[in-house]
Amino acid sequence: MSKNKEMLGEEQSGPLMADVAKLAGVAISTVSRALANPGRVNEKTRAKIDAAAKQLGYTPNAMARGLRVGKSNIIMIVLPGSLYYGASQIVPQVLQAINKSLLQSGYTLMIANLARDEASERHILNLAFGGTVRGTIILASKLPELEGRSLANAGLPIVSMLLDMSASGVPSVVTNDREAVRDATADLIRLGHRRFFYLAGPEGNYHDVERFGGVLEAFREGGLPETAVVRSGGKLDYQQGFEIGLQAADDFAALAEKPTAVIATSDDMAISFMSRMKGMGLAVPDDLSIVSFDGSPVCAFCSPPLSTIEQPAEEMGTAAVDMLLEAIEDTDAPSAMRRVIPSRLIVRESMAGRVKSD
Amino acid sequence: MSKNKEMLGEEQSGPLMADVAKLAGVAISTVSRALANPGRVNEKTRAKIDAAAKQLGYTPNAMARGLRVGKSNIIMIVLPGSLYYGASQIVPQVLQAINKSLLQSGYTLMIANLARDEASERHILNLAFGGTVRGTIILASKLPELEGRSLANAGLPIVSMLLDMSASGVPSVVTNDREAVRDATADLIRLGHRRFFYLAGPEGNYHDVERFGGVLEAFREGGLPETAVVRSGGKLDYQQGFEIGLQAADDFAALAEKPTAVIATSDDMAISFMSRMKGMGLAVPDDLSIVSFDGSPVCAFCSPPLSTIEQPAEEMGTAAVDMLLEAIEDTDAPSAMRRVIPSRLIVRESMAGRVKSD
DNA sequence: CGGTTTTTGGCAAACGTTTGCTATGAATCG
DNA sequence: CGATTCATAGCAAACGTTTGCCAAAAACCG
Repeated sequence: MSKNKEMLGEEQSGPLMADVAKLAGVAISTVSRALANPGRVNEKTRAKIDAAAKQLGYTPNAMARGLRVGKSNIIMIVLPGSLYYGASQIVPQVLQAINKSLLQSGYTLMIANLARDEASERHILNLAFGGTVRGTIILASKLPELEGRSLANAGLPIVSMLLDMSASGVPSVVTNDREAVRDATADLIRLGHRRFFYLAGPEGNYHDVERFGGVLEAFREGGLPETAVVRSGGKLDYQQGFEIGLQAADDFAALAEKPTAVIATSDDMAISFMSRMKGMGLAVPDDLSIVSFDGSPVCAFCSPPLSTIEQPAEEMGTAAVDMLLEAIEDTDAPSAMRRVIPSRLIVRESMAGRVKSD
Repeated sequence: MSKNKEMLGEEQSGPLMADVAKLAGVAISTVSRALANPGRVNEKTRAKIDAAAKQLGYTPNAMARGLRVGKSNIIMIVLPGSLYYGASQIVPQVLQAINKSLLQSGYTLMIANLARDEASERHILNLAFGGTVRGTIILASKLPELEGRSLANAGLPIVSMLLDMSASGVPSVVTNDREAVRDATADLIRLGHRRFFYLAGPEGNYHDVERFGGVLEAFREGGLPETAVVRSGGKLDYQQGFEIGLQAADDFAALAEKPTAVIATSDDMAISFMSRMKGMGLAVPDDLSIVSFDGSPVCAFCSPPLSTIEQPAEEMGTAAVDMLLEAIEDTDAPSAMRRVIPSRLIVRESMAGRVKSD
C-alpha cells in the first residue's frame, strides 16, 4: 500500500518515446523524426518504429511537444454570454461547423464563455497569454481586456465573427444583415405595407444597429418617413428572445393604430410574438405580416410558417476557420480582412400582400 | 528583414518567470511559490513579486506547468455526432452548464465530436492519452476505442451523461426517462386514450429503449395490450427530428384506425408532426393529444402549446461536473456511481381528455 | 578501390515551469 | 551570549518532447 502509486499506476503516464526507441532499437531522436516527418528516416527503420509504437500503444505527450515547439494546436472560441439561445441555433451550428473544419486540419476546439464578469475575462486572457491556445475566434463580442492585458496583444491570430472589426485590424467574417433587412423591408413595402413594427435586440448592439439601419434604408428608398415604424424592445438580450416577443406583444396591444407588418430580429421573438397575436385574435398573415431573423428550422413548422432571414451559420464558421488557419500558417500573407457571407430571406406564408382596404 | 522574428517578436513569447524574478530581485523558485501557494513565502516578498508580475504582464505558461506537474486543467466533453439538434436545446444547455461549473473551479472546456469515423475517435484518444486533458465527460455515447486504445484505459476520470454506464464502472448521470414516459402515458390512459402512436428515435438507442419501455410499463399497469401502440420511425437520428416528424405524419396518414394520442421522443418531431396533422385537418388536442420530449422553450409557443417532458439539462451538466471533479480531486473516494436527475412533464394544451365517443 | 557526396542516426541542449533538498539568516530559548 | 529551531530563499534536477549539429555508414563516382 505504501507504493500504491506504483501499483495502480502501471499506465499512469503511459509509454514514453524512450520506450518506443528501446523496443525498436534506435535512438529517441530517430523515433521523433520517424513519427513527425517520415521522409527523413529510412523506410525500414520507420516501419520498425511504427510497429513498436503501435505495440506499446504509444501516444506522444502533447504538452511536452507544445512546450518544445512553442505552439499548441488548440483553437479557442470565445462566445458571448449564454450559449442558450432558445430556438435560434446559430451558436451550435457555428460550433459544429468550426469544430468540423478544425478537426480536418488537426486542431482542437476549446470553448470559452465571455460573461460580463472579470473572472471570465481573466480566464480567457490566461488561456491566450499562457500559451494554451494557438488562435482565437471571437463571436459577436469585443476583445476582452483587463489589467493591462488585451487579447489583441496576445500575439495570437484572431478572427472575429459577426462583429466587423476589420477596421481595427482583426479579420472578420460578417453577414450582410443590413442589406438583407433592407431587401425584406422593401419587399413588404412592395406588398403594400405602410406601417411597421420592429422588435429590437439590445439597444446599441451591432446587429440591432445594422438591422434597424436596413429598415430605414428601405424606407428612404420607398419614400416612407421614419415614423412609419414603431420600435419595441431594446432592453433585453437576444438570449431572452421569447420574453422580448411577449413584451412586444403588450406594446403592440397598446398601440392605437396597428401596424400591418412586423420585423423581428430573432426567430424566438417572432415565435412568441406571433403566438400572442393569434391569442389576441389577429390572423397572420391576413392582419399582420411577419418576417424574422435567424433561419431556425422550426420556423417552417410554425402556423403559419414563418418567413425568416437565414443566418449562414455553417458557412460563416467554415470561413472563420479558413481565415484563422491562413493567418496561423502563412504567417505574413496579408489576406482579406473582411469576408461577407450573404444572409438570405426564406419566404413563407407569414408574409403576404396587403389586400384589405385600410 | 533577416531577423524579422526578432523584430516582430518583442512579445513573441512574453515575459518569463525569470524576468519577474529578476525584476523583483528574488530567485525563480520563490516566484513560483509566491504565485502558487502564497503561504510559503514572506508577505513582503510576495507583494513585491506580485507587483513585478503585474508590471510585466506576466502569465504563467500552462504547457510548461502542465508538463512539470503531469496534469492539465482541461476537461474534454465528447459529444455524439452533430451538435445541431433543431429545436432541441439540450446540447447547448448542457455545454453552458458544464462550462460555467468548470470555470468556477478553474478548469477549461474542450469539445470533441464523436462522429462515426475513425478520425474523430483517434483524435479523442490522442487527446486523452497524450495528456492534454484531465478528465472527460461523455454525452450519450459509448467510450471510443480504436487500435487497442480505449478511453476507459486512458487513466482519466470519466463521467457519462444520459447513458448509464455505472455497471461498467463509469460514474453516470442519467434522467429517469422511463419513469417520466410511463407517468405521462399513464396520464393519457387516465384521460381515456386507448390507441397510441409512438414516434421513435433511432432503433436500439438507449433513450429510445427506455422511453418505449416506459410506454409499455404504463400499458401493463393500465391493462392495455402492447398492440395498443403503433411505432413509427426508428431509422433516423434524433438530430433529424423534423424529418422524423414528417415521415411519421405519412405513416399516420396511412393508418386505417387512427390513434388518439401521440408520444413523440423529441420536440422537433412533435413540432413537425403536429404541423402536418393540422395540415391534414386534425385538431389538437380535440382529435389528437400530443406529448413530447425535451422541454424546449419553443413548445410553449406552439399552437396549441405542446406538452413536453423537460430534460433537466443544466442540472445534469452541473451534476456531471461535480462527479468529475470529485473523481479528480479525491483520488480514491468511492463516490456514488449513479445519479438520477428527474425529468418532469410540463402539461400544456396539447394533451386533453378523450371526450368524443369512439 | 580511395575519395567524395549523400543519407541516416545519435548526442545533448533547449522549452518554462515545479519542487526536493540545502543553505542562509532570523528568532527563540536556556 | 551560544545553541537550537524555525522560516524563508536558492540551486538544480526533473517533466517528455524536438532539433541543430555532428559522426557514421552507405552510396556513388572516377
